[in-house]
Amino acid sequence: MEKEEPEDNFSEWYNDIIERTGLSDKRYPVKGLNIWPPYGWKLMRNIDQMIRKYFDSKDYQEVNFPTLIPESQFNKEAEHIKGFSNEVYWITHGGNDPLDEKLVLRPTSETAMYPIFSLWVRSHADLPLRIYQIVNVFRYETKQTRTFIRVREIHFIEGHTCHEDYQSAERQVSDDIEIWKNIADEVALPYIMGKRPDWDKFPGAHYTIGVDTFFPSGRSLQIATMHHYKDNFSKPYDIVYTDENGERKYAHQTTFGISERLVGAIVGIHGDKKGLILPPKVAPIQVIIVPIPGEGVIEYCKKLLKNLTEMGIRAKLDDRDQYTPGWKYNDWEEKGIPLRIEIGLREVRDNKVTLAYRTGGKKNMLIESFMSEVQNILNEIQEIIKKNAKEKMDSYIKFIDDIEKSDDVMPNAIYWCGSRECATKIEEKTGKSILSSSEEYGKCIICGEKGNKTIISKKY
RNA sequence: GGGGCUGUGGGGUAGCUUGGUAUCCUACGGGCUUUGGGAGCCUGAGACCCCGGUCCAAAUCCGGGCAGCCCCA
Repeated sequence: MEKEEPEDNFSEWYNDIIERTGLSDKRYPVKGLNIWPPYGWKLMRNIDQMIRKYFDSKDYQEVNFPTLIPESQFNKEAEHIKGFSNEVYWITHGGNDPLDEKLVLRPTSETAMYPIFSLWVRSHADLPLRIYQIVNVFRYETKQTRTFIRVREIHFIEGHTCHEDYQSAERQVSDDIEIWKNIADEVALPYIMGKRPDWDKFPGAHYTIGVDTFFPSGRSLQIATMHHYKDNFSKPYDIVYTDENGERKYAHQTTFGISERLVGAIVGIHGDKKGLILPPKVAPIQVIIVPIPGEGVIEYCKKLLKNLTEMGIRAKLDDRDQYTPGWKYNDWEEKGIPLRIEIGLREVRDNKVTLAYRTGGKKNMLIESFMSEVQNILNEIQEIIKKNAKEKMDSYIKFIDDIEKSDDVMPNAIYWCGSRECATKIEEKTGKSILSSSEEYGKCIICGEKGNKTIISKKY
């Protein structure tokens, strides 16, 4: 049965493939709350683990703060409250009794952490403070929920830091960008990155850097953000330290957020008409071995599996006897396994393996050469996936020099002077939003003044 | 936030207009035969989203809720 390409009807393809492959089960009877079944959760946990590695390498330390925040503590930074008040869940009762003070289910953890940061940070010797946590947060989002992309319980990775001054916080943002580049590399996702316009920054932030990627539907998805808070939060939350000269100063802060949207992006951007394509670096199973029954085949496969496993490769032998090899090929292709090994009598006889790349193509080689090459082969597949995704993204973004030419749903590159007035005109005419700008200059598409190269798109 | 469409075994569906016995495909359990690109036969189990209303009788009609999908902001 031939299925459609992701491009044909993206929404339908996306919903279908997520359910079929067991990445998410959305039959849970509460809107926007989905179940992580084993396969999806394994993928998410591999990503978490990879992210931990990069946070740790930049001297972040992992912590875990409570899920509930007292109302008074939540209500200290005016912009922040204004930004989130419409989308927080409130806990009002304990058993049958109304609570003296209502509790918020964290929509993000600034207001849970910062009163404690105020205790932790005493002197310049306590700085910089860099912590992160991987937790679920809750946001009472718009009614149009979508698996991994707009959900009400979000698997969230949040880094929070405190620094002595503006510049050191800014250096942290650069560090976070470096961390991000590594993460993006491991999930093979292309992206654009840059400062959000002032009116689109995170509630309470001094500035926000947004990272966006693009789906085959042409819509963009924000998959990471870094914020410089300046002292906007340290003032209301009293995060103060004593500097070398004995002076009391407010800390400058940053945050860095990533979420399960990464999984949504992997699904939507790498997938094809056969199903998922998972980057080897995070795939729950990197190599699947499919036996074609015959004398000595299973023994051969088991030995191969053992050798691969000992090398640290996530391999699996599909020895289910109720399915034919052909059925298994399709099954594992749909699930996105990067590399398949087919073993039958011919391979056993000749001491060979037959390889099928999820990115296309089959190969036959001696088992010894395969064992020494397998890591390179997985890296090669990772690179192919990355390259394909980048080429696709670049092909979506069309440069235009006349706003009237923004006549479809796909993103555009334009020049924009940076003014609110011109942005409003652009957004009204196209229905697309300003994402971020880069250091490339031309005439603003609206007013003709000097402008930066800017990407606009419809957003998820 | 506004609007539209839709809820039938695990998944996909027929039936709904015109109220009365719930169809088929797929997946699942057991058995036999098979296995180099989604095998075949036999057999078994499994469903009308929830609450209320109309009616002798509701999957079907009406109201509300919940959920999913789509369009617009």
